[in-house]
Amino acid sequence: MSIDEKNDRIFKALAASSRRTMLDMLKDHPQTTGELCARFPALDRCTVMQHLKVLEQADLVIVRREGRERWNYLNPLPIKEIHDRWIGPYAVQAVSLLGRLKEDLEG
Amino acid sequence: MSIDEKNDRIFKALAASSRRTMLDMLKDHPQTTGELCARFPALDRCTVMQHLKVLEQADLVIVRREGRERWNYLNPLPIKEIHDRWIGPYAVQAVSLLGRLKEDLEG
DNA sequence: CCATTATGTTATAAAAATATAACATGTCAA
DNA sequence: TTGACATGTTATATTTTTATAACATAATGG
Repeated sequence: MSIDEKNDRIFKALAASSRRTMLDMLKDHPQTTGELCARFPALDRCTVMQHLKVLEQADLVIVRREGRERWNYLNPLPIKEIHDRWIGPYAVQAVSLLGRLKEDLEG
Repeated sequence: MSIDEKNDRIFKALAASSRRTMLDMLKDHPQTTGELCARFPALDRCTVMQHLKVLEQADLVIVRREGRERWNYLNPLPIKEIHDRWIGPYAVQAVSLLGRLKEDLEG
């Protein structure tokens, strides 16, 4: 899979707020699929699993099977990747834009 | 509009690679809608305009009308916002994860 | 072993995003 | 003024994403 495809999967995975919330939930400690489902009472279990699949395919969630349970682990590396190669530079540009604005106001 | 809604619009706007490419194109200098269309031969003009609308509603593109032309400006601030309040912390976590891995390998 | 629990699979419905077509408006320049 | 050009609008088709239902497997504990 190309870098662009990977990038795209990551951005697409982050596009849904439920999925971002799932990542937030996994940030402190891994959780089983059942636990995650319990924390999304509004969503059907199948829907939660579909979201997990999208996250897994973007490599944002890594799965370890243990008995009849499935532990979902957060993998923050792909986020760091898009951060480094795409988002970071924009943030820098935004800062320098603010800097220029400030200069303009002062000067 | 709430902060969460804004956040969501930004992430959704960034979810399509055509739109990210458009932002990349606007990074150096603003461009008219026509210029942008010319640089996306694969896309219909209406499609390009729809994408621009999504970017505009996420406040990622700011529009200035001049005669019969429409100039599209990049606004990197919303990207900096999601960077600061969401993506950055994950990137930090990824770094510390790599750090721990390194320690484990060394220790 | 067997009922329960946790998860997986396949199909399908509903909603949203993407792409295009057809027509409309406003501006410029000759 | 008038025709060409740049953009805008509305409707609709296509594709993708999101949500559910129904059924299936597989491990655990009594």
